[in-house]
Amino acid sequence: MNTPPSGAPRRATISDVAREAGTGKTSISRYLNGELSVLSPQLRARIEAAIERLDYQPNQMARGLKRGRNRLIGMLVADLTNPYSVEVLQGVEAACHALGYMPLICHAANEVDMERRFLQLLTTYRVEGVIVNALGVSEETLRPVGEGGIPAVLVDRSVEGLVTDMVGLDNQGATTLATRHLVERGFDKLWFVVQPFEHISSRRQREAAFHQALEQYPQVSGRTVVLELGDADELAQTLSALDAELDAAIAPHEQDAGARVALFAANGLVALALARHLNQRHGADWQKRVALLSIDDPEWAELAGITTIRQPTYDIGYRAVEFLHQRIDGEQTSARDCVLPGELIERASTAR
Amino acid sequence: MNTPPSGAPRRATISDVAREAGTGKTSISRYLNGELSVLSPQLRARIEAAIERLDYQPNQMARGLKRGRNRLIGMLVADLTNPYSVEVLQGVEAACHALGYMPLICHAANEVDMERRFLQLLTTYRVEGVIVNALGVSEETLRPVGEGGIPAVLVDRSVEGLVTDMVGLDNQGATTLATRHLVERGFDKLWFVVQPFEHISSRRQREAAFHQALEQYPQVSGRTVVLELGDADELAQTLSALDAELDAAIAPHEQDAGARVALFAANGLVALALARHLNQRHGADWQKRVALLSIDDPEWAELAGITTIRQPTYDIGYRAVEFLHQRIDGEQTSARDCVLPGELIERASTAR
DNA sequence: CTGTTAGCGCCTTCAC
DNA sequence: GTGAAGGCGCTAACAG
Repeated sequence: MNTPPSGAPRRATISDVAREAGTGKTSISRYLNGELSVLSPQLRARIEAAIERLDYQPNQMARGLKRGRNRLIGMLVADLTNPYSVEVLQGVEAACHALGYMPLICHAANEVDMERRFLQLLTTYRVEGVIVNALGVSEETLRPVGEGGIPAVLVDRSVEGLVTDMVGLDNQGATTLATRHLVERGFDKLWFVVQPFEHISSRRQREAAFHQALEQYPQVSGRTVVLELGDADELAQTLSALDAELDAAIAPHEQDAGARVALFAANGLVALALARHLNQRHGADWQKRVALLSIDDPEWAELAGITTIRQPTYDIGYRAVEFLHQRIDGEQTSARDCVLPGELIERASTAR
Repeated sequence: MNTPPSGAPRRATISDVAREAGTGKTSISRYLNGELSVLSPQLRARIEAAIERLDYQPNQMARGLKRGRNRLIGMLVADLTNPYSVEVLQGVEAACHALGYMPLICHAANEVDMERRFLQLLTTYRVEGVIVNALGVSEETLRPVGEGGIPAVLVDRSVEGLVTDMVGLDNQGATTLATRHLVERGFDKLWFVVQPFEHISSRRQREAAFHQALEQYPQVSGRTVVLELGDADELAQTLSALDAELDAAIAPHEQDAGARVALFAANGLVALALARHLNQRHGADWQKRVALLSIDDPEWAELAGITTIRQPTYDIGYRAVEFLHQRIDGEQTSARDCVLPGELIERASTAR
């Protein structure tokens, strides 16, 4: 039993307006679609008055049904609590505004079945395209999208088996930039700290670029440390092991002599976890004891005084929509990658 | 000229499925709506097969048009960069999920005309209700909403002239709690720092409660400081004036004697601005020199070691949707206020 | 149990 | 210039 919502009053329809203006629906439709030149000034005035009187607002759903397009695009975000996502979103919104789209924002909250359900939902609402910041577990959940499905463009990470546009950070360049910075600042033991999501392409690319960059500096050693942020126990365990190593690496030399260790966080979430821990262990001025650099430049980074690589988040979002727009219009068929450069923001934590 | 998007292929319709299954549209519709008991097993099997073969997905727009309701609700957020909003959003999403709604998230980005445009847009998409975290400039821009318009419930702040449900923090209780905490910790000079938005009800309530709470403690002095976050110059100026006063207040006595000043930030954004400045001026261990307490408990608060009042953000969002749901069903007509308690999280910055 | 029919609100030929 | 008629994809009475 499906009764219309009783909360809101019934809205005026195009027929109501036509009757009120003493004309046919066609003229109203023409008025709405800006075909003003075809209407006599008098009729036009009557229509305007009727619309005003009835507080008429055309029903987008009905228009969409008829036209076959509704100007809706979906924006599927893996994790809104990540400042990166919110920043990208701002670019997306700006571009949508400029191109006349309405973005439907869907938040998967890091849950794979949420991601699938939202994709399904967006499909049934017949959005014209989707921008996907995927969890990236597998292309299977992304089946409704891409070739043969809804036009899509990926943000930050690609998904295996899904060939379509992708826009994100130049991971290779950014990681190289950061690594070189650390080496130049005299650190000779670099620990690249990542989350255990090997299926996320950006995560993999950054790690690979890190090790590749190090090949240039034989005197510098580097290793990867995996941090499981989801599991508190495991996290604590890894962190204390890391503490021990850090102490051992630093101890024999004191201050400016010997091995100088730097932590390189693969993203802002990792950096926050590290910062929290270090802050707790060494006190508020931990940055002076332990060097930390991070990809992503969240608000607290300045507060904590850590060096970062800032991503061109706004541009990433904006470009993603532009790409999608072209796909929707069928102007684009082959898959493109768009990688944008990051910017190094140097702060106290790596100034030695 | 409105051509359908050329990017995506045409999707199967209910008629296609009917033809494929060798039956009428009605049976398909019945199947879709779960009236399974009315279908013979054979027909049902044929329908299932046809749907599978055609990868059919019912068009929600068309269903909505016919039924008069589309299960869409709008969520208008004033500022997504405020962690508070994202947290509330998570509650909203959970409740929507539970009640079968799809939230359309709209981000006004602190711009009044964005707010108006989104409200207009939500109206034309015939959402069944809206949850509004308003900029709150005036009820005028919120006209399409509330009495006579779309069912609405307000979050965090009420809007003058708009009588409808409102759910948010118990500002009175939270502010009193915080004030008492500061007094008990021995601070006798409290500065309540706010943004200059006097039209935002929560901002006003907090300030009023602060001064009211202080009446209980004649030995403690309190004043309001207004911080203009938007204007860098003005901000810098206010902050340096504040520095001077802070120095003067603390100077004559040293450490634990005499006047002890505490900063009370009315929200997380103010706290961040203060923290940034203090950090810059006094170094990473500024918390030991200047006491700071904030309403809102953003992620960096722990890092900075500041005492906070954590809002029940998730519950606020969840309750808001429940209220809205009742309104949509017409079960509720009078306006209700729902205020939820905050929780004091004590950290280093006020431990003396 | 199943199919036919008439719209939901709007746009779009096609006539007048 | 203007309007009537048909249909977008779906649901909801009605019949059978």
